[in-house]
Amino acid sequence: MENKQIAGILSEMADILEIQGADFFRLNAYRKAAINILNMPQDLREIVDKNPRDLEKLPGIGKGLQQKIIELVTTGKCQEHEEIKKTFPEGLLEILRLRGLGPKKVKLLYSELQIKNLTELKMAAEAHMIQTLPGMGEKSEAEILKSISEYANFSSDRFLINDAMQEALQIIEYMKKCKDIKQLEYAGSLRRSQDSIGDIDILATVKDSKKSHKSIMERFVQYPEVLNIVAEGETKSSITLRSGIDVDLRVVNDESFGAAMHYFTGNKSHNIKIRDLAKKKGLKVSEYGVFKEEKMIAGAKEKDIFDAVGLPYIPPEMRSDNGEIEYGLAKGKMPKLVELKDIRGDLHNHSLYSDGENTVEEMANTFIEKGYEYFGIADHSSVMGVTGGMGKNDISNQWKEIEKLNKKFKGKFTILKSCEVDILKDGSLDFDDETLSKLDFVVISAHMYQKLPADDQTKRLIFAIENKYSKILGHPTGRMINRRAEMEFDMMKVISACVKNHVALEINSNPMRLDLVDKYVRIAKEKGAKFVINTDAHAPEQADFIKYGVGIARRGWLTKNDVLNTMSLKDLTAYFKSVY
DNA sequence: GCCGTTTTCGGCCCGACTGTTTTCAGTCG
Repeated sequence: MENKQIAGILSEMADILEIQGADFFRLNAYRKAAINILNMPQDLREIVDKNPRDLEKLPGIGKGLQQKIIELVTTGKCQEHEEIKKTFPEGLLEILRLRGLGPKKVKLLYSELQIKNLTELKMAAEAHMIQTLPGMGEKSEAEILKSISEYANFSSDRFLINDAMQEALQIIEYMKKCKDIKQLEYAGSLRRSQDSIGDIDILATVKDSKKSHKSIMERFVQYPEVLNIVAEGETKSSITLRSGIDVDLRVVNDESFGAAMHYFTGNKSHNIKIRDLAKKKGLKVSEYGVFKEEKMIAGAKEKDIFDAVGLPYIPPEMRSDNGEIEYGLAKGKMPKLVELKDIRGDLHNHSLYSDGENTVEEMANTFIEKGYEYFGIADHSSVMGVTGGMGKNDISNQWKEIEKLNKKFKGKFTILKSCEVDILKDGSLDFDDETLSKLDFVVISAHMYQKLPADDQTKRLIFAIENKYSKILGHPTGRMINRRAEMEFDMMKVISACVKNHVALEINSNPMRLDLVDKYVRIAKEKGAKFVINTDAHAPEQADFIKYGVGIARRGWLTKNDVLNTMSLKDLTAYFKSVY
């Protein structure tokens, strides 16, 4: 059983326990453990195989959960889970996912009206049975029907970061026209540059703290793209846009900007830990500021919050309660993370020679405009028939074109010759050594046979990594957000092979990929891996996706030195030569 | 259920909005 499934069972147990009215802190422990398991790069199966006692060293996992995890890994089941499931209609879990319905109400619906699933809930609401319940009225009933239709209309997919970013920037542009606003920024998972986005969080501060926030909220809920107003208050409102994404707006006074920004950026576990630290110092941290007794002592800047609890400033991308707080407390400063401005070239891009939409020259001009020193053309190799992969003739024609263009650029800009060579089923590469030897560097990618058994997949990838021409492992897990799961293989072994054979791991900046996944970036760095942040651009506008790749790199704690394409052209080519 | 430089027992972040209520419970982030 994989981490994902184990986390799923633990969080399902938390849901069931919650409806059954179990102690909140107990079920919260299940939830925290589930989140930690989902975010950890190591495979629980391996830990259990090696030394089950190591489980207790993991955050949020003690003796009780250790036993359950061992049981799940070895038998695929957990006795307690099976038992509580038996006495519990499964449909209730789906009802729990509806907006506005929590454990208490679900329990009430079940015990009073014997409602066990969505269909029964809908029928009861339509028959006006809900309003007969204590604490429920006409509005609650209407809300339930609305939630059910929302639930049916929007799939559970998360939003791609570029889609969410576009929505956020548009609404910010719209809100800027409100004269009462002083500062306006997006926060939340978008600011943390997470690989997918659940909702958009926007923070505004008011120019005049004595005036009401009403004008701001009024403008917000009148945004033309609003499908539904979920909540509208003095300081906080939520809307659903036509695209299905929720947007929360929070308004505070300007002196609370930093505290509110910190609170609204999250993530939740990070915030809780910060507040806990403050408490131990006799302080209170909220979205309004840092308080000593009743007196506000700081909060205008985000840094104030970290100062108050004795931490260095932690960049948003690191805030996930994955050790960043402990690191900050121990070291007194955070690593200097790689930045967008450090990127000097992009090494994996396509042109008309395969499935790109533009000529090599058009792509080169795109990157010149971005101020880069170089870019690599890495069109698909021949086996990728569907993408119009290149044959040997195509690639030699491309080389001639590149050489001509490089002459034209007179050293001010350089196109590097590469190829995204497919890894064949047995791990060999889709071009012969003679062709590969003429390239500046080789990107290897697995586009086919993604469903091989994990052991075979691991062997296949490692065999390809060991090829002396391989320099970059493209989109290593092959996942596509909302569309295709990661390939199954032993990531730790593949990372080790990359380190040993000087193959850099690609962080593919395409919002649909964002692969390598951040948790693996972090562990690969610890193991000494090198990285390349590429856009895999198939058209000029995609070159700007690089910022999302940089975001993932930062989430993986990478510094400039970890990323090959922060090097100058001279250093980069010297590096590639040195590792042949 | 987990966790520990005031704790192995007694804590476990903090505040906003809604609807159904006349002061608050439930839900959410």
